[in-house]
Amino acid sequence: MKPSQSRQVTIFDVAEKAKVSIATVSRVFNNNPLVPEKTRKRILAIAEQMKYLPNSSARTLAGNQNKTIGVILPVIYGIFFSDFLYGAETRARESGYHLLVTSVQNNDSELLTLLGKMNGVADGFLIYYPQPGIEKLLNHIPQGKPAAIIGKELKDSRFFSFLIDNFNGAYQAASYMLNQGHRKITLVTGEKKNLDAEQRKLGFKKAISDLGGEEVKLQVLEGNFKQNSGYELAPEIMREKNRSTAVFFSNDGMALGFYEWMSEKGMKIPEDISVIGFDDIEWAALLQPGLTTMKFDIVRMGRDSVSEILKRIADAPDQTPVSPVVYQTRLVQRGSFIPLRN
Amino acid sequence: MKPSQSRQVTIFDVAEKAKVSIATVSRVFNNNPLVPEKTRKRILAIAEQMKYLPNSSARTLAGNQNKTIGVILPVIYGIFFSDFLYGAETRARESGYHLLVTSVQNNDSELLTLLGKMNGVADGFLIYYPQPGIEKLLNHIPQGKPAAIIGKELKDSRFFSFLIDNFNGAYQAASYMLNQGHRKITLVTGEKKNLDAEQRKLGFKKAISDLGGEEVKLQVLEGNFKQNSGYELAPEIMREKNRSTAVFFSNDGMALGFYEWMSEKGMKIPEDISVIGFDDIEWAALLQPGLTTMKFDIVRMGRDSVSEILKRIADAPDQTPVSPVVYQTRLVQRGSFIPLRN
DNA sequence: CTGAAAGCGCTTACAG
DNA sequence: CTGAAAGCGCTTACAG
Repeated sequence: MKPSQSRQVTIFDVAEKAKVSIATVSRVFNNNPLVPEKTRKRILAIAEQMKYLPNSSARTLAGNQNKTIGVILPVIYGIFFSDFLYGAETRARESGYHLLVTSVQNNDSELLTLLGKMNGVADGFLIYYPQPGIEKLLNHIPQGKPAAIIGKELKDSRFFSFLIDNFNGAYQAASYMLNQGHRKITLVTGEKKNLDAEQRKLGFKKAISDLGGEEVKLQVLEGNFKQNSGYELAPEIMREKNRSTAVFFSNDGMALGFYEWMSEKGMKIPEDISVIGFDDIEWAALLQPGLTTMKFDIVRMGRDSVSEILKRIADAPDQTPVSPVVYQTRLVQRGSFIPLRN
Repeated sequence: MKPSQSRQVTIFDVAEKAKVSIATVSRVFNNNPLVPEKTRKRILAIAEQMKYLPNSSARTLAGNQNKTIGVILPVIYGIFFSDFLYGAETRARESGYHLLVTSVQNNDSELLTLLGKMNGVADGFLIYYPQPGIEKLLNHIPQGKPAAIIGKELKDSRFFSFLIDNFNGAYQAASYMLNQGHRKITLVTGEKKNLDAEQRKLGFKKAISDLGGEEVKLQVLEGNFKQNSGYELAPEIMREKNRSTAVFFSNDGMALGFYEWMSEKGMKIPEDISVIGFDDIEWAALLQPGLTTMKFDIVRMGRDSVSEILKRIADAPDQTPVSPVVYQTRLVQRGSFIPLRN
C-alpha cells in the first residue's frame, strides 16, 4: 500500500490514456489548429484530470520559445527596482511573457552562473549590472538572444542600451544649488565601482568647476547608495565647523537615511541644511518636507526595455544597431531645498 | 562573408575541441572530483574561450537539480512584496539558490500557465495567491516538489503554510480603538475575494461586536488594497454628517492614499481623524505623522518560507505534515492615532 | 579516470 | 487530421 509513485505525469501518460500519439497531445498544448475541436476538448479533459502540466525544460529544449525574459538586477529590494520591475512586468504580461528575475551583487562569477541558469530558459535578457566588468561578461550572453543593457553604452550591435542621464542630471542639480546662492556644498557619492554613481559624481563636479567661482567649497563624501550610508555620513555633513549649506545625495535612498538622523537630532531640513536627491522614488514626495530631487521615469525605462526585447525576439534576424535610449532627468522642487539666505 | 552561424555552442563543441567525451566536459561543469585538476583546468579554459554556457533546460531535463525556487506573487510591485522578496532572495542566495519570480493577478488560468512554465524548472515553489480558488489549483503543483503556501492553511501534507495573523491583528486594532474611547469608527476593507482582506474584516468586526457596546457606530467601506482606493474613499470617510473619529485601513497602502487626500484638503491627521493601518511597510514610519499600524515581519516570512522549502528539497522523502507558521502582529504606535477627546 | 549509450520530456518536419 | 521518428543538450549509471 505505498502511495502511488510520484513520478511526473508526462505527455506519454496522457497520450496513452487518450489513445492518441504524443504528437497529438503536443499539438493540443501548442494550440495547433489542425487538431479538431472535439479531439482537443477530449484530450484537454484527460490532461486536466491527470493534472498534466507540460515540462517547460523539455519544451524549451525541443525548440519552443519559452515566453520568458531573464532579468538580472543589482538587488531586488527597494522601491527603485520595484518601480523598474513594475514597468517591465506589466509590459511583458501584455505580450504573454513572464519575467525570470534574479539579482547579482557586484560579483562577476555570479553573473555568469545566472546567465547560465537562464541560458536555454530565457528568450531575451534584461540586464542592469552597473559594474565596470560588464562588457566582457556580456560576451557570454547566448548567441542570437536579444539583450537590453541598462546603464552602459556598448558598441556591440547585439545589445541595445537604456541610459539614465546621470551626468547631466547631476550637473543640473549642482547648477541649481549654485544658482540659488549656495557656496558651501557637500556631494555624497555612491560606490566608486558603480557606474551610475561615477557619472553622477563627474557631472556634479563638472558643474561646480564650470559654474562655481573661486569661493565655492565642495566637500565630497563617499556613500554606497544605501539608506544607512546617508545616516552614517550625517554627523560628518553636519559637523559645526565650516558646515555646508546644501547637500546633494547621489540617490534618494541615502537622503532618506539623512532625514532620519536629522529628525533624531532635532535638526531641521531645509532650515539647517538644504537637500537634493536623485531618482524621485515613490516616497520622495511623502517625506516631510518633500525631497527635492532629480527625477527620471524608471517605470518607463522598465517598460521600454522590455518592449524593445520583445521587438527583437519577434524580428530575430534584424539586429540593426540602435543608438541608446537616454532617459532625461528633471528637477522636482519640493520643500527640502531653499535658496541661501544671507 | 556571412557572420558565423549563431548556433549555441554546446557540450559537443567543447568536447571536440578538448578531445574528450562529452561525459568528461559534463563532469567538469558538475564539479565531479573524479576529473583530475589538470584536465579540469584545460577544459574550463577551452570552455571559457568558446563562451560555452551549459543549457539549463537540458541540464534540468537530464535530471539535475536546478537550484531555483519558483515564486508566484499577486504583484511584484510595491514595498510590501519588495520586503517579502528581500527576505526570500537573501535566504535563497545563502544556499546557492535563485528565485524565479512572477506575478498573477487574480486569474486562475494564468496561475496554471505559470505553474506550467515553472514546471521542470523550479525545484520548489513559494506561492502567495490569496484567492479562494487556491486549493484546487494547488493540485497541479508537480508531484514531489515542495511548496510553501502563504496565507492559506491546507490539509494536504505536501504543502506547508505561512500565515499572517490577520484575524487577531485586526481584532487587536479594533480593541485598541475602542479602548481609546472611539465610538464612531470606519473600517476600510480590501477586496472581497482577497483572503487576507476577508480575515482582517472578520477580526475587526468580531472585536466590535465582542467589545463595543450598543453605542458604537461602525461604518464599513470596501477598498481594494491599493493606494488610490484610500484616496477615493476619503470624501466618504470625511463627510460632515456623522463622521467617524477613527478609521482602520486594512492595509497601509490605502492609508497612504488617505494621507494624500487629507493633505490636499488641508485636513489634519490625527486631529480631524485618527488612523490605523496594517502591515507596517517601510514608509509607514516616514509619513507625517507616522502611521500607527499593525506590524508583522514580512521580511522574516519571506526568509522562513524559503528556508523550509530548502529543507524539504534536501530531505525529499520526509514529507511530514507540519502545522502552519503564524506570524503574529503587534501594534506599532505612531502619531496618526490619538485617544478620543471629549 | 574516461567513454559509449540510454534517457530526461517535449516539438516538428515528414509521410501518409 | 495523425503518427513514427529524429533531435534538442545535457547527466549518469555502467563498463572498462
